[in-house]
Amino acid sequence: MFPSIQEQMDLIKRGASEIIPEEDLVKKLERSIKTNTPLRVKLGCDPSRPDLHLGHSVVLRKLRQFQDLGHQAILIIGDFTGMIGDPSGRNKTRPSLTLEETREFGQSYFEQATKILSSDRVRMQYNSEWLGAMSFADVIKLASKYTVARMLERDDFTLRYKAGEPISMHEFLYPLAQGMDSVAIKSDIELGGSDQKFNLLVGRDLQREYGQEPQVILTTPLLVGTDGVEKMSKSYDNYIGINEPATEIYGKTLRIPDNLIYEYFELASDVPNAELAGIKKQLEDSSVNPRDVKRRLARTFVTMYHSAAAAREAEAQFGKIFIDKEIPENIEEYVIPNCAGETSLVGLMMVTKLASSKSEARRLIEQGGVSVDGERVGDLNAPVPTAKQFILKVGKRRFLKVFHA
RNA sequence: GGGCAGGUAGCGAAGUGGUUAAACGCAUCAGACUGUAAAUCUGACGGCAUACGCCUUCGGAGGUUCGAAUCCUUCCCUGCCCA
Repeated sequence: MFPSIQEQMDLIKRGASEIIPEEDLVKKLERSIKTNTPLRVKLGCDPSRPDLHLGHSVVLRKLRQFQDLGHQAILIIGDFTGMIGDPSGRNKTRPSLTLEETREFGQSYFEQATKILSSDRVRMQYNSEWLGAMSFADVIKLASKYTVARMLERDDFTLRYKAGEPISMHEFLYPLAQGMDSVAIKSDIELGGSDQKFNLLVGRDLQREYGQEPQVILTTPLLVGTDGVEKMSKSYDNYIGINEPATEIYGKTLRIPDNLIYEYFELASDVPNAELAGIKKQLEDSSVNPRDVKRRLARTFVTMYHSAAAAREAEAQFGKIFIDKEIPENIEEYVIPNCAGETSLVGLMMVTKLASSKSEARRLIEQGGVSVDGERVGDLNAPVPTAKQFILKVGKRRFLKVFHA
C-alpha cells in the first residue's frame, strides 16, 4: 500500500534542505512498509499570525507530499506559547492571546492549511493539552535535561548574545516546549523551515530522554519575500497570502524581483520537476522575456489558490489596468453620507483611509499621485467632486469608487 | 548588591543649552523611465494649517533656565564587568 522506499525518498528529498539523519528516515520508511503503518509527520504552527502565505506553503506542501505517500500529518497548534506571548526577539510587540483567540486562529490556520493539505490523514492538536498540564516541578525537570551552552549553540541566540542583545529566560524554554510536543505525539518526523533546525533537533534529544525513538527532522528552505531580501513574513509586509484575492496574488507575484522567479517556481508552486529545468533555461538564456515567465508563475499561484478561470481573469484585469491604464472592474466602494461629511478631497482621502493623515493626502496630491476619473488633481484645496459617482485613484493601484448618498 | 556604558522618528545612527521637527543611511510612499521587475533620476517622509505659522516628539515623571533631546533629581528598561 505504500510506494517503494526509493519512490518515497525521491519525493521527500525534492526541495528539502536537510534531512537529519537520512539513514534513520530510510529505516523508518522500511518499518512503515513492513508493518503497514503510516509515519506520524509533525508540523508545528504559530497561531499568533493566522494568515498563511507562500512562505508557509513551502513546508505545508512538503507535508502534503507525506500525506500523498500515505503518512499521517499532525498539525500542532502552539496555543500554549501563544497565550504566554513572546515579547523577545524581533517581534517586540507580539501580543499574548486569549484561549478563545488561539482556538479561533487555530481553526483558521487549519482551514487555510487544508487548501494545501489533503483533508484526510490530517490531525490537529493544541499543545496546551500537555504543556498546560505540566507543573513547575515538571518544567524544572525538563529544563535540567538541557544545558545553557547547548542552548547558546543556536545561531539566533549566539548572535544576539554576542551583539549584547537581550535574551529572556523563557526563550530557552521554547525549544524545550516544542520538543515536548514531539514527545507528546510520538512523532516520527518533524518538518520545519531551516530556521527551525535547532528546535527540531531538541525534539530528538527530548524524545530520547523520554525513552522514545528520536524523530527524523526535515527542513525546507526559507522563501525570500517579495522584496527580494528578507524571508517572507507578515511583519516585513513582503508576503503573498494564500487567502488573498486572485488579483492581489497575481499583482504581487508580478512585482517580485526577477531573480526570485525560479525559486518561487521550485519551492512554492506545483509545477512538476520535469518542467523546472525548462523554466531555468528560459530564464538563463533570455530566450523569453522574464516577464512572461513571471506571468506564468502568477497564473500558477492563482490557479493553485483559486482556479484556472480566476487566473485568466486576473491576468486580463491586470493587463487592462496597467497596460491599457483602464479602471479595474471590482473596486471598493464608498458612499459619502449626505448630511455633513467631508467637503475637501483631502478630508475624503483621510476618512477613506487612502491617506493616513491630511498632510499625507496633501503630499500625495502635491506629487501628482491622485486623480479623479482619470484627471490628475493639482489643487491642494480641491473639493470633493460633485459628480454623483466618481473614481478616486491614489498611486498606481489604489482605486475607490465614491458615491454621493 | 557595587561599578561602567546605553535608551533619539519604522529600523540603524548623528546631535551634549539657542534657525534642531531633529544630520545621514536603509526601509517606505509619490512622480519620471519601465515589464506595477531591476537599475537610475526627482521629490516627500510627526500632526494641524492654502499660507505666515501653530502644536506634539528624543525611555517615564518632575525640576533648573528667557530657552532642554542636550543640565539636575527620580523612576523604568537594556548590555558589560565585579560579587
